Amino acid sequence: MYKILIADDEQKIREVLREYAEFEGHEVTEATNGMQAVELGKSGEFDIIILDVMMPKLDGFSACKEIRKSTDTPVLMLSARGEEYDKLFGFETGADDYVVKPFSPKEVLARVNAIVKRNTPPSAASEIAVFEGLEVNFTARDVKVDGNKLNLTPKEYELLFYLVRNKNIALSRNKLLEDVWGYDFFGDDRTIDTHIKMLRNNLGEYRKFIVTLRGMGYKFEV
Amino acid sequence: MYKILIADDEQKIREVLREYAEFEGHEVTEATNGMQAVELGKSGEFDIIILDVMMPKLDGFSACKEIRKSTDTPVLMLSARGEEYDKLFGFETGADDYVVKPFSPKEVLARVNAIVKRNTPPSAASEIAVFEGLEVNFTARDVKVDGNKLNLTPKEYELLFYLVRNKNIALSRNKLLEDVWGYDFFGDDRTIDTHIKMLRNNLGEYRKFIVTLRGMGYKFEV
DNA sequence: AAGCGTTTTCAATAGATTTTAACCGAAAAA
DNA sequence: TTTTTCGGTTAAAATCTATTGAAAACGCTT
Repeated sequence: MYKILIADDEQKIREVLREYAEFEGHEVTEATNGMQAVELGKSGEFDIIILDVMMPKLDGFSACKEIRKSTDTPVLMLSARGEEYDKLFGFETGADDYVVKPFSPKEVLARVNAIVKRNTPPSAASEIAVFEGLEVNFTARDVKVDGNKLNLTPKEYELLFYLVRNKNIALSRNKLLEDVWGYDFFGDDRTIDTHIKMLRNNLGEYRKFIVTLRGMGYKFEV
Repeated sequence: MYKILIADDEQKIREVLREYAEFEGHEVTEATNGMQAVELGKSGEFDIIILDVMMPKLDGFSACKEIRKSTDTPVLMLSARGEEYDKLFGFETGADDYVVKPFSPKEVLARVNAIVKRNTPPSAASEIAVFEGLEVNFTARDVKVDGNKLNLTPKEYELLFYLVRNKNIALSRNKLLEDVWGYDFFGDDRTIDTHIKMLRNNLGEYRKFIVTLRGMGYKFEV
C-alpha cells in the first residue's frame, strides 16, 4: 500500500486514477492545482506524486521543482501534449517518469509500482548484491558462499559491506581506516591487512574479488 | 559516461542508438540476440541494458529475467508492438522502463539518463579518460589497452595518472620528480627515464602518446 | 574474575618494485 | 666531422610491501 498524491485539474482524470489505485489498495489524496500539490507534496508523506503538466496556479514542472527542494518523493509527470520537449524538460526538473495522455490507468499504475519499488529499497525489499556464488545481503546482514551462510565477525561484515558498496573503486588504506574504522582510529596499517586476510579465508574461491592494489590499498573488483 | 549494452536483432536500431549514445560520450556494446545479451549483461559491468522484446534465441522478457538473477543492472525494454500487455509484463519481469517503437533515439537516451541517474546515486560514475584504445580509469585505478587490463606497478600508475591529468602540458623532469616522487626525493634523473620506458612498453602502440621533450622532460600528447 | 571470541599489534619473510650505475646510440653543438 | 650532451636500455643492488602466523590486548558475558 502506497500513499499517492494525484494532482490534476481534470476531475475525470483524478477519478479514474483514484479508482484504479484504490482498487490496488493504495491511499489516494487529490490536488486540483499546482500550488496545492506543492503544499501537500512537500510534507514528504507520500510514496509517489503524480503531477499533470497543465495545471492552474502552478504548472507541473514548477511544482515538481518546488517539491524537490523539500523532499525526494518520486514524481510521475502526466502531459496532454506528447512533444518530446516536454519529456526532456520533465526529466530535467527531476521527474522520475513521464506518461503521455491519453494513457491507460493500468499503465500509469504499472509505472507507479515500478517507481515506488525501486525508490524504497531501505525499508522493504532487501538489498542484495550477488557476484557469482557470493551473496551479500546488506539488509539481513549476512553473506552466503554457494548458498552457505558465513559466520563473519562484525568487523568482517563491515569491511566486506564497505568494499562491496564501493565495488570497482580503488580504496586506499587511509580511506578504509577512516570509513570502516572511523576517523578517530590511529592504529596500524597491518590491521587492515589482517582483516582482509580473514575475509579472504572466509570467502573461499570468491577471495578473487578482493584485489590488492600494491602501494595503495584494496578493491572489490567484479 | 555510461557503459550501455544494446541488444536488438535489427542492425539499424543498434546503429542509430549507438550513434546517439556515443555522441553523448557513452560506451556501447552490442548484442544481436537474447542469449548474447544475457551472457554479456550478467557480468554487471554495464550501467544500463537496452533489450528488444523480439529477439532470436531468447526474447527480451526472458533475457531480462535471466539477467536479473545475477545483477540489478537497470533494463530498458524496446517493443515493436504497443500492446498494453507487453508493457505490464515488461515491468513485471523487472524492467525499469519501457519504450514503444517507433521511438526517437533522443527519447530513449533521455530515459536512459534518467534511469541511470537514479540507479547510481552515491559514487559509481568512474572518472575515465579514453584515448583511442587506451583507457585510464582513475577511480578503479586500472588501465586498459584495447580492452585488456594492464598490470602496472604503483609508480607506473602514478606516473601515468599524472601525465594524463596533465595531458598536453610539458612536464620537466624536476616537476615530475617533485609531483610524482615527492619533494624529498633526490635521486638520479635516469629514474624517470626508466619508468617512462616501462610505461611505454606496457602501453604498446599507445606509447605514442608519451612524447619526449629533449632537454626538458616529457608530455602526454593527444 | 575468568573465559571466550574478537580485534589489534608485531615480526619474519618472500616477493615485487624502485633505484642506481654503466653503457650505448642518437641528436645537437662546435 | 668531431665533440658533447642527453635520452634509452639493461641488469644487478637496494629498498619496500603484502602476507602470514602468533601473541597480546580488548571487551563482553557469565
